[in-house]
Amino acid sequence: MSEKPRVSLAVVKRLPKYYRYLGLIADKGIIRVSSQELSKITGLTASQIRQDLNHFGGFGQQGYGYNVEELKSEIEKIIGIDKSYKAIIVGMGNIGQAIYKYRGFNEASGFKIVGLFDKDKNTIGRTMSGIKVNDIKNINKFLQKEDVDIAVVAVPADSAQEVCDILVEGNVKGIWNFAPIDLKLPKDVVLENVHLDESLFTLTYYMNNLKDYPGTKN
Amino acid sequence: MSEKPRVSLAVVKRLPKYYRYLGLIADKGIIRVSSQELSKITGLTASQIRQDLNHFGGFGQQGYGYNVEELKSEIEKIIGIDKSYKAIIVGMGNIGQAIYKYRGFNEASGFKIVGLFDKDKNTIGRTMSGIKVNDIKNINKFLQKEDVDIAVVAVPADSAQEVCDILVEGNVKGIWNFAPIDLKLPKDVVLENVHLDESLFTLTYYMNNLKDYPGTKN
DNA sequence: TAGATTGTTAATCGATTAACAATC
DNA sequence: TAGATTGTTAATCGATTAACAATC
Repeated sequence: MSEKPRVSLAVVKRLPKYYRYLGLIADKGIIRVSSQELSKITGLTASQIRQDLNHFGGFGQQGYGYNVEELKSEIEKIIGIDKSYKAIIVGMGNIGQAIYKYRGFNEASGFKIVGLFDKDKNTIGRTMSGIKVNDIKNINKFLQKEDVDIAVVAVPADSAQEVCDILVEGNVKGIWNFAPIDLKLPKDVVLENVHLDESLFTLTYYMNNLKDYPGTKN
Repeated sequence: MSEKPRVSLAVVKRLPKYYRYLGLIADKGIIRVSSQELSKITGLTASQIRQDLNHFGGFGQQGYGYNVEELKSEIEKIIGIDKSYKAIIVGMGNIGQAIYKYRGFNEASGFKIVGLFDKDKNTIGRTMSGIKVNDIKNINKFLQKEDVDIAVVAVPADSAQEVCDILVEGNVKGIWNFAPIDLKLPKDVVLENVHLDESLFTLTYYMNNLKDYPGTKN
């Protein structure tokens, strides 16, 4: 009855990095890679890389290393990029529009954008690359008809919580939040924040406190 | 001759959060706040809050707590938001444009955007809210005339390093990078990454591995 | 003064690194 | 077989939490 310890946030945040580098070396036609070689290109320690990967299974082989394609495909599955996701974007301001056009967030990458929503009368009804922007008031009805996995929240901070409550009600499973606020969500709805303000302030902090700057450990 | 230990990344990443909440409670007209009250609204422990703040000085008072305005203004100085910064944006695609229009990154917030650059012939020469988009080839010359503190890098991954080398040469002090790549910079040029791909993959990981999801600890 | 709450030290917890036996 | 490199345990390091004396 012993339960596995949960995989820590630190490990999870490194997975996309592994995936990115494996893509790069796969593109070079490289077949095998050792933790030591991965260490050199990623800047992480070989020990940490082996430790991380072993949370998910023994993908390597003693004396050989890891098969690049195989490891890449395993990580793909672990991250869940092998699946496809239906998404909507709420708030079609600067950020919302940028995410809509963002290359990493389209059907080719497994994310199908099925709805766009905004509050502004001038934006509602406009067609953006084939999708008509819907009134934010209709999200509710929309979610009853359509099974949406992910909602991008790109509305102002003061309406973000309200929007999320509706999204949760509509059975959205993950929220990619760009509003500068800490949202309250039930624990089975996954939240991932992109807090641009915090990122920018981290930059200015280190510009003013170079002595604390750890180099690129972040 | 004992040197202070550097302030850890974990602490630095929490400072903007303190600043944000202090702004909110200051707006409510609240005068004083205890670490316990801050704990309740931020979700961090009171112990951690006191520990964090004491890296920078004893801003509180026993039996009283912290003066909201004073603490806010101290953190402002620590983060460096009291200063003003000259910035350029390199790459005027979706992300570059969104950042240009982003409310948190304009003169009112202390960031003066003095130049926009792109590689694309159709974009160069266009005027965006008063600034003409310049050819990326001219960054070099531009930086010789103008003292730029921060450069936003929003070009494709495969040209990001090349662009950064020019920025470093031109004495830029901080780089806010949106390209999905780990840049190599001298250690006195501060790098802050916004890796949207990694953020999105963290979201899908937890959607597929709810058992590991720590709630909103990130 | 009595109560409240900080600043700070000590204890705990968790993540990273080192080491090495297992094994391809 | 000999060499290489993993998987995994143990040691170290660092960050968080608990506790409490200092003090407003």
